[in-house]
Amino acid sequence: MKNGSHTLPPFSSSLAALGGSLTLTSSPPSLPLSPVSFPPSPTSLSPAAAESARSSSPVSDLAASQCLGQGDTSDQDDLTCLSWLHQRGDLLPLQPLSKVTTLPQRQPGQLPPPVAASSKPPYSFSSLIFMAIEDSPQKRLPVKDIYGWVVSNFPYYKTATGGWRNSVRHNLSLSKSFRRIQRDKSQLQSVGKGSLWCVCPEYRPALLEGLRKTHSYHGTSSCLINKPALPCPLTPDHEELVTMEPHEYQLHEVSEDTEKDPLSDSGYIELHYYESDQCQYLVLPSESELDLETVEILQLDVEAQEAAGSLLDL
DNA sequence: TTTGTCGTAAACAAAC
DNA sequence: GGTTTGTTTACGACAA
Repeated sequence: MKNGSHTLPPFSSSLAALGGSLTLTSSPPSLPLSPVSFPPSPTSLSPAAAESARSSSPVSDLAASQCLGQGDTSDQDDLTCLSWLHQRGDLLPLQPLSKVTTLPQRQPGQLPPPVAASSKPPYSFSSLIFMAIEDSPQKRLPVKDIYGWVVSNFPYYKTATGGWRNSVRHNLSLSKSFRRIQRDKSQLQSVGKGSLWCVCPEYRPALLEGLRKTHSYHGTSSCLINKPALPCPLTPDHEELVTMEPHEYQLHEVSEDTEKDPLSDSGYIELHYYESDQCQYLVLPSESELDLETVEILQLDVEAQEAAGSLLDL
């Protein structure tokens, strides 16, 4: 990593899920994906996960309607929104995971090694803004909250001079990837100055790609975001995918299997994420025979699929 | 060398 | 009036 190690921000789930997908990016093509179909047995779920699974709401139209700036119902059918992924990930908040490429095995009770968190993150400001917005429940943030997210997740910016804030605003204004929304004065979130900012859906793939490249460049030969304490089913070089046994990995469910996946209709492939310790697993339907590269394309190109699906529905 | 991207600084106006 | 927000311009570093 160019700038040393960083503590990965405690992405909420959608980004963590993105991270999970990012771990696949350097995979060689045409790798057989071991079908991993299970739900983990209830006994293998952590109490938190079990509670989360019980209390989580299904993928809501509301979430879909909230992602694109306009909260009206006209956006409800816009499935390019990743809120559903965000929501399902909320079933189990993920812990900040070390992004170091080597994660020493710790003895029980041993404190984790200090992480050099004060070095400058490798992410561009566009990526930072993107992550901040995507990590927000409403998928929209005022500038002030973007600052707050950056500062709280990247300690480097706590002590950095104020110029970076200018850069954030500069990026928001200049980049086509972000859209300014007038605050709805009736909303509680609208208290404050300025507008809200959201991610333009048509530029989300590019932003994802930017993030992916950052991870590919700065975190090679590792599971990047979710480096496991246990051997990761995805080997560091992604040369194979080990069939996972629930009793072997004490899986914590991240996504609720009973949820209706908005992408499961119209032949879409349903993706599930499971977390085992510090590693997330992408779980495909047992009948799927996809190489990892295809999975990546599927994930990065969800919007294209959605567009195609919408056309087919006409 | 050219081009595009990114980060940074600065100036300015408008809104709060 | 001070602060924050948003826009714009300019410049340098860097990589392709």
